[in-house]
Amino acid sequence: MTRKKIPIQKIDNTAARQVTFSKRRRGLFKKAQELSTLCDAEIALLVFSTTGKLFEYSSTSIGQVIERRNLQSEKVGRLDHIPYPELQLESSTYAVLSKEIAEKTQELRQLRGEDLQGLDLEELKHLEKLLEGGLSRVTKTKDERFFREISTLKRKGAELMEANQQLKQQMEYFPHEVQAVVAQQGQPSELTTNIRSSTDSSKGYNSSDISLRLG
Amino acid sequence: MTRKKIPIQKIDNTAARQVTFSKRRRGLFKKAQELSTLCDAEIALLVFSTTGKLFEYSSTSIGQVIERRNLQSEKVGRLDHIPYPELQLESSTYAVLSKEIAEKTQELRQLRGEDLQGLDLEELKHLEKLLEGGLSRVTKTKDERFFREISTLKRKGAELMEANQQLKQQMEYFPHEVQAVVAQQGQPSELTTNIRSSTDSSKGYNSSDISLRLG
DNA sequence: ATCTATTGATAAGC
DNA sequence: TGCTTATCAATAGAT
Repeated sequence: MTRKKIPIQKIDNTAARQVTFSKRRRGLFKKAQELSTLCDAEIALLVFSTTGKLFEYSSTSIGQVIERRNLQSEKVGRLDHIPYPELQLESSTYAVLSKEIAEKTQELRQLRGEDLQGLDLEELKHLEKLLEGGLSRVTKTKDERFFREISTLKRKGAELMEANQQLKQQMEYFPHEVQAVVAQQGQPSELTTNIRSSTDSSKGYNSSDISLRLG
Repeated sequence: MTRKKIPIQKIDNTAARQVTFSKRRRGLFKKAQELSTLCDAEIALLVFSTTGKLFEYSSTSIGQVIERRNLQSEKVGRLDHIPYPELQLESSTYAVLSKEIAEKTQELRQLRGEDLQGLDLEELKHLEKLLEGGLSRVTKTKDERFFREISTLKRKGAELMEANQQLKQQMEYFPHEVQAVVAQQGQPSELTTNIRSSTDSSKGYNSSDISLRLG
């Protein structure tokens, strides 16, 4: 495909073959990924070099693509044989479930604003209403949760500040010498431990959070 | 790669996407087979279209290539190792498909703003973004279609008015008596037929449409 | 690895 | 789906 056209047959020269392998392999992987992106296809590509080295690409996961293929070939294989009546049921079950998946997939795409060209004006209006409804509920839920989190933090902050206040007041009763000793200790004194315990028990909360979140 | 360079991102238009899928899929398979021949490589290529249809190519047999990969990945990391042909069928098929349906159903519910209590704040924000994106695309598509329909109707209306105008002018040349005779006839006269023919030729248009759609 | 002369692939349009 | 054509992309051979 370039300086000269080469016949599509095994390249004899080993060095040349390896160079070509590298170049074309890269090209092939690029094309595979482009196809997957452009057309939303699920792709798995496995390449073993002559030396046994494996190169692979997959739009999702190789395992997932292979699994999907197994399901498919299972279905097709069944239709070939149909040895027992219950297997017919199985393949129709497969068809029913597949159809349902395809429908839901399409519905999800349209909710994401894709594949809309098949819809008429009425259907578009309906879809828009659906999205507006969903969006408003989601936003409402999100905001409620925001507010709840904020008020929880505020409450915790207030509790902490009150605790700190009490601590300071109690500190007043000690002479400076005692305070200095307490400050030198690695472990908090019994007094401060007791005071802190009333706030530390609140789930998932710690003092470093507070300084960050209290504005 | 041709008349115009296209960006590598999902093609929105379904028809164009399918055409591209066909073309590029063929190209990809050709390249895969060329690489396999030129460099004596063992290749397996699986492609699922959006609609779920499977296309596959393999230099030897898909099963063999996948088998070989499983051996390899066992040696290496044992990441997504899927035991190939393994006929662990009906039950797992059903389970896999059912699981997929359940997931999509749940996703659809959440897009409709239902079943949100399981989501955390980040997930809610993500869902909200998704809905905003979908809604804006749907609204855009809907509005474009609205505008297109409106301009089509306006154009048709303008054509009709012009035709009417011409008809009136030509009527001026006839004495009232002739006009009265023409009006009494069930069939239009040759004259009016000729005049009407210049407007009736416009595709999908007829006079009953006009009276309804012109405000 | 880089450079290009060529061939190959393919986006649009029918 | 298939064909055509104008362009863009891939790559064989050379360095």
